[in-house]
Amino acid sequence: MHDIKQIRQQPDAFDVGLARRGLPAESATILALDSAWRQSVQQAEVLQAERNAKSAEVGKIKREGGNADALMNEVTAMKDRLAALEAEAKTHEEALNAALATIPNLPADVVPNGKDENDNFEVRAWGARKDIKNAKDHSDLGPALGQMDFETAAKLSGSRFVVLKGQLARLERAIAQFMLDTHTEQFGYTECSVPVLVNDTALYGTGNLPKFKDDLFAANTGHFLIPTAEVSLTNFVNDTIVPEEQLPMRLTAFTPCFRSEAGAAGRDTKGMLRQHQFYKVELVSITAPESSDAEHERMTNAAETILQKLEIPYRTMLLCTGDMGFASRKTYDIEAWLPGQQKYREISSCSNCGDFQARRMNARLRRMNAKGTEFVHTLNGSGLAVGRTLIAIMENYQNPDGSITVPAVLQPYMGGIVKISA
RNA sequence: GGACAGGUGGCCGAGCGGUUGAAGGCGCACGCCUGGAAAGUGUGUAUAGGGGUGACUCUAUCGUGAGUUCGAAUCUCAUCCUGUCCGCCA
Repeated sequence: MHDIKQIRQQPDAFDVGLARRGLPAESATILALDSAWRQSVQQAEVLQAERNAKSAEVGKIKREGGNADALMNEVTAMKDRLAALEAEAKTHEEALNAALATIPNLPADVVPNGKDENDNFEVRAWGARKDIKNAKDHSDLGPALGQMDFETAAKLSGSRFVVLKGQLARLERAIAQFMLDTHTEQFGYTECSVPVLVNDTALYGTGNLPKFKDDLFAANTGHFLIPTAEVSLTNFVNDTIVPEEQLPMRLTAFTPCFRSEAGAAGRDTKGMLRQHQFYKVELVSITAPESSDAEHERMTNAAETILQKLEIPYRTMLLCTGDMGFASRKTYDIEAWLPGQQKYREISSCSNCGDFQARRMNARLRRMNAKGTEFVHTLNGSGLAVGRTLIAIMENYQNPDGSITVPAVLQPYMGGIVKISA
C-alpha cells in the first residue's frame, strides 16, 4: 500500500516509479479519488461537529431541567444529510483504497530498468560448474531410480504433482532439516511452525490479495492455502506495534506451499520444477526502516550459504524493474546451476518490501523515548526452495550409472548414506 | 458442535445513555528530593485523518459490522476472537 501523502506531495515521482515497472501513470486518478474523498469527509465532519455540539447542549439543558425539544428536532432534521455525506465519504474512501490496493510497490533507485528476466543484472557468481558429460535431467534420473513417480501423483491429484519414495523422499526431509539448522544456528532465525491455511486479511497484508486471487487455492471455509510461508510469518506483526528493541525479528519456517499458477500453464511442464505443491524453507525479517537494506544483504547471504555448503554453483541476480514481484522494492534471485538443463534456474528470491506490506498490515514500531510510531520494513526470502534444491543436488551430484552422491553436509541427516541408488 | 463468561489506551483495569478520549494503576519521559541511588513526590504520556506557518482546532476510534437515540464504551441484533466446562477427534 502506498502512502497517499507521498503521492500528494510527489505525484510525478510516483508515476515515474510506475513507468519504470512498465505501468501507466496513476497519480491523476488517485489524486482525483483522494480529493473527492477529502471533500466529502470535510463536509461530513462539519456536520458532525454541529450535531455533537447540539447534542451536548441538549444534555446540558436536560440536566438543568429545561426543555430541549426544539434543539432535538433540529438535530433530527439534519440526520438525512449527515447520513448521505457519510455514505458518500465511505464510497470515495473505498474507491481510493481499492485503487491503491492493486498498485505494486515502487522500485528502489538501485534497481535496473528492464522489461523481463533478460534485463536482470548478475551481481556475482559462485562455484565451478562441473563438466558432467551427458548430464541427465532430474526427471530422467528420479524415475530411473524408482524413487520419483509422476504417474502415481497424477492418479491422486493430476498434473504438476509428484510422489517421492525411498532415499529421495528422505533426501527431501534431510534438505529441509539442514536448511533450518543452518538458519537457526548460524544466522539467528527463530524456527516457527505455522498455519498453512490463512484468512484473506493475512493475504491482503502481504499483497497476494486482492490482485492475485487466481494464483491461490481456496478452501471452502474462507481460508486459502499459503503460496509461501512469507504470508504466515510476515503477518506475525499484523496490526501490531513492535518495541524497537525487539527488532530485527528473524523468523524461519518449513512449510508446504501451494500455487495454482493459472497463468503459467505450459511452462516447465516436465519434472518437478514447477508444481502446485512444494516444500520451502522461508526466511522473514522485520526491521526498522534504516536497517532493511543491510538486512536484505544479510538474508541473501544466508540463502547463498546453503548453496555454498551444498557446493552447488549459483549466480545472484538483481532483478530489473520488470521482473520484480508486486510487493517488492528490491529483489535478488539466486539461481542454481542445473546441468541437466544447462541453465541457471531460480532457487531463491529475496525481497525487501520496505514499508509496503507494513502499511497494508498496519505493522509499526515504537522507538525508545519517542512519541508516535513508524511503519516497520519487511523482508522475505527463500532459504531455499526444497524441491528445487533436490533437483539441483540430483543433477549436480549425478554419477554416470544414474546414482546420486549425497553432499557431505547432508550425510549426517541421511544416516550416513553416501550414495542414492536404485 | 453444545452451555456459560469475556473482548476498553504500550500493558493491567474502572466505567448510572449526556464535559468519558475514557477514572485508577503499571510502564515510560521530564522535574523535585538525595553525596549518589532506591523509596517518596510533582507534571506529562493513545492512534489515525482533516484544517492552520504556529499555539491550536475539528473528526473518527472502547474486537468488527449494522441498528435504536437529540446523544452510545454503555441499549438491541449479527459476526469474529479469547477463556472455562461438556461432547467429538489426530
